[in-house]
Amino acid sequence: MKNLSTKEYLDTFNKGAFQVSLINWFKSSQRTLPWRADKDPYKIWVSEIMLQQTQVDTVIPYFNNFIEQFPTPIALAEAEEQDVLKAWEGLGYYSRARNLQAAVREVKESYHGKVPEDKDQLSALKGIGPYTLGAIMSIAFEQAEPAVDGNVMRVLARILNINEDIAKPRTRKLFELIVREIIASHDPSSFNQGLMELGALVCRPKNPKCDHCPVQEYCQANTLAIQGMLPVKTKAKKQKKLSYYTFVIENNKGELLVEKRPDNGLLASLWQFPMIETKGVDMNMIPAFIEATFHTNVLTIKQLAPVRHVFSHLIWQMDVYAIKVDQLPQIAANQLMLISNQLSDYPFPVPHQRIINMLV
DNA sequence: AAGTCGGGGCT
DNA sequence: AGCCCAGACTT
Repeated sequence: MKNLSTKEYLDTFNKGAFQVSLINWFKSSQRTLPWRADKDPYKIWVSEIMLQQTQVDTVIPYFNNFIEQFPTPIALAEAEEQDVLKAWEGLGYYSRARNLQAAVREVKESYHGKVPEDKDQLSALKGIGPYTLGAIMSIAFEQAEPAVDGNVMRVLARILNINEDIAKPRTRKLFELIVREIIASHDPSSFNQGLMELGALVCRPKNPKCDHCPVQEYCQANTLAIQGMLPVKTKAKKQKKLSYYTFVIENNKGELLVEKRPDNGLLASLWQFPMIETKGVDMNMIPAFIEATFHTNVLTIKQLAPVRHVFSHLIWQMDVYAIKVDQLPQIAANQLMLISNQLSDYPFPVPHQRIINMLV
């Protein structure tokens, strides 16, 4: 049972009946979500970007605030990048925000601020990949395009007993071919959203609620009682651990030293307290290091609670020190001295937000 | 194809 | 502790 063709997977599949059951279930059981209030393609777009690798309950407050601040593509195009990142603060994958703003600037310049309905024009916009393209085309524009995300692959892997590795890029293409065969051309929006909603509410990764599934009778995994075996997915590698000394440096005016991260790479363009890798640096060298770097005198040094933060592919272990100095004559171009109540004007990643919370 | 890019929720 | 999540981009 490996590497079947699209047609073979669908050999005994009752497409029409499946569509009716799925769409009827979606229309009666869908959650009320803010991006479902209307069919504004911009709002659909923003929601789909935010929902990448991010749970619905996490996105809701960010989406509401974002649309209030940036209600149209033009408004977002004309905003300051730091304000956009501040609205994205804590949501993660910050290049999504950067790419989204670059894309609406393209929409403003090339399409008079109107989200294009053309598939190729939409696909060319930054941050719109295969999934998001299909989601916008089907949900906002009623076009029969596949929108294959993790939910769809899990649901269809179980229904059609597909045991190919969903971590492989080419497996997503197989699912796109299958969806092209079975999508309901009269209501592609409800069909695609129905697959995803089913994955989120019923056909969950663990403990799927098969007894309440509207398409149970079409599901091979249910018939064979192998729901727990599907989908097949190879394991991710373990995260690399990185240890840092992190410095909350306060001068004699009560100002704190913060710095802006580079505009590419991890947590690009966000702000942080200065950090250095602990590797090979003894904690006893910290005062001398601070004094040599900033040409200042260390008055007091106090260790705060350590902060541990897990990313997808690495782990930060931060030893945090609050350091009082008399003054800071030398700071770099990417650094600022701020009083504590100014910190909320700048976007900080979560591990540094935790430090800010320890200061009050 | 593999690596990079966040953060939270669930078990 | 590990896995999951309405993935896209870079190399």
